[in-house]
Amino acid sequence: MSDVRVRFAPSPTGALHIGGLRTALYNYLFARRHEGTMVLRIEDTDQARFVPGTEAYIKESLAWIGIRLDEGPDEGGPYGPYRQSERKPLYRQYALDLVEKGHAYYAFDTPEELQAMRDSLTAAGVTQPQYNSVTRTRMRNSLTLPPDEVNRLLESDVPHVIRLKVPRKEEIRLNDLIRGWVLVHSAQIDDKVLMKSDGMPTYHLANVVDDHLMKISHVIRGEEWLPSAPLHVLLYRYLGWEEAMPQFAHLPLLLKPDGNGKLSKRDADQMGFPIFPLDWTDPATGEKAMGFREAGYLPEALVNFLAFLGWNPGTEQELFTLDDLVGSFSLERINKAGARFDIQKAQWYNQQYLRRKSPEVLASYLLESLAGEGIDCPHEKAVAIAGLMQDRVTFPYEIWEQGKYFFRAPDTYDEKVAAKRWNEDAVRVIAAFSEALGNDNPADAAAIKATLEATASQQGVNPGKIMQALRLAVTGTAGGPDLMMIMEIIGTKEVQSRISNALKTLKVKAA
RNA sequence: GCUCCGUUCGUCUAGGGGUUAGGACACCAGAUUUUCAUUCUGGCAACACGGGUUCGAUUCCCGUACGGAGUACCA
Repeated sequence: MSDVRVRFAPSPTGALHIGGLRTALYNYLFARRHEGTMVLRIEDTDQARFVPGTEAYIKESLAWIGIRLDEGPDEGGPYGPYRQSERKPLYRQYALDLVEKGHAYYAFDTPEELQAMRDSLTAAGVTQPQYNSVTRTRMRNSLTLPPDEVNRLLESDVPHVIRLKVPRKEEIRLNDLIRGWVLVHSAQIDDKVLMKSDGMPTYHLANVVDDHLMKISHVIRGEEWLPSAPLHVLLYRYLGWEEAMPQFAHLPLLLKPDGNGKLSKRDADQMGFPIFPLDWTDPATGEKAMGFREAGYLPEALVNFLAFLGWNPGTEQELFTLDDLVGSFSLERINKAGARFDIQKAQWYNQQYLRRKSPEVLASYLLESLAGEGIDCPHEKAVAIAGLMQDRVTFPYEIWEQGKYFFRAPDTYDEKVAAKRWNEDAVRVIAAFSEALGNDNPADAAAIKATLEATASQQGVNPGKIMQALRLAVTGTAGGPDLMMIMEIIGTKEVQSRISNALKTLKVKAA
């Protein structure tokens, strides 16, 4: 193990978004690439937004795409606990330390008072009304109140927060691994709340404290955090940890497939693709959302697709397994600009990986579909069908969807093909062919083909001329794998029955 | 509004002071397949704009436009 330690730190406020999954993936790839440690930390400091079940959902999602955790709530580890709610007692001392050093202060303002402050600033034409080095002098805090009044308030448990005392004029620099030097003036940063009145830390404090305590070496997170990164630098500095501060890498965002803005569940719903890795039912609303897994996406395809949304190896290789990615991944090759989410590319990856599965694995998908339909099927037959369908499908369930005729006689016929191909020659040859198949003789594709060719030539018709009509009679559709193989699999007796049915049902095209 | 970040084919991207600006997805066409799909071959298609710097800029710098994020006792 190297000293590379990264963490994925979601907050359990709902299903893990696909963008979050990519963040987790990049963290994981970086950790493995450098033989480092991958930590899962649950950032559940917001009790109001907590949604039960999400922690388990997150873990299952990570496991599904192959992310193995080294430390976390379940795995344990030397820096636990790994849920911030369980670390609650820990944070206050750091906030108090900051107060003592003069870098933070108590604030007793009520929500109403804060709102009044913002309103009056807005009315006075201030575009960015915030609690900062200027306005704090007019508020009720330990900077403005006499010390004994402050003590009295604290001792009588008056609700209060602890705020960071952001300096008035200071240039804050940070060297982001993806973006280079980022400069922000402290005047832009407000006096952020560090400890909430419910005794919980805010994200900023908890995050910095935990990253330090857990010896995180690289903070790899979404770009939405870039504006508050300078604040975090300030915290490291005032806590005396700047020397050991982790390196930052802010990832580009995932954008809507078309139009503007970042990818949302709404877009996904509208365009008919998932946005969550797994099926998810919102416990509050009961609203259900389909996951990539349930929609038929293979984890290796999703991983490959996600990895390439914002990163690429610099070669022309497109297909990368998780292990391949581990071997080539580097933060330097991550893009700066946001990436539009193109589901067609994801589908292409799915097709590629599906094609690389063994027929046995594909057969198990088919058997699963069949079980849902209440259809029994010998394993061997499923393997044969899967092999035939392998190059023709994008999703596992399509083996069943597109191959129903292996199990059920057609109840409708493609009208276009019927109109075009179901002619007198076809009817004559097909009827004769059915007869020539004999009584319940098992036959392989080659034998069936020979029978068909013999029958056709007897009737003086080129077999190619009637092939489509025969396919129509047997499958009801115009396309599909080799017809002889289909007939072998469904058996000659069934073929005869389907032909007889078609002869009765379909009308011969007028001459 | 303000701050920060960004901008190469429709999309994901490679590249980078002098290139026929490369690949992939999608799309179109041809070949193969008795069909459909696959596969193969080919095609369409991009450096946001304006100023600099330079012999030369898509590449470096500045501005503009456009896009994104942030601006909570949410993360």
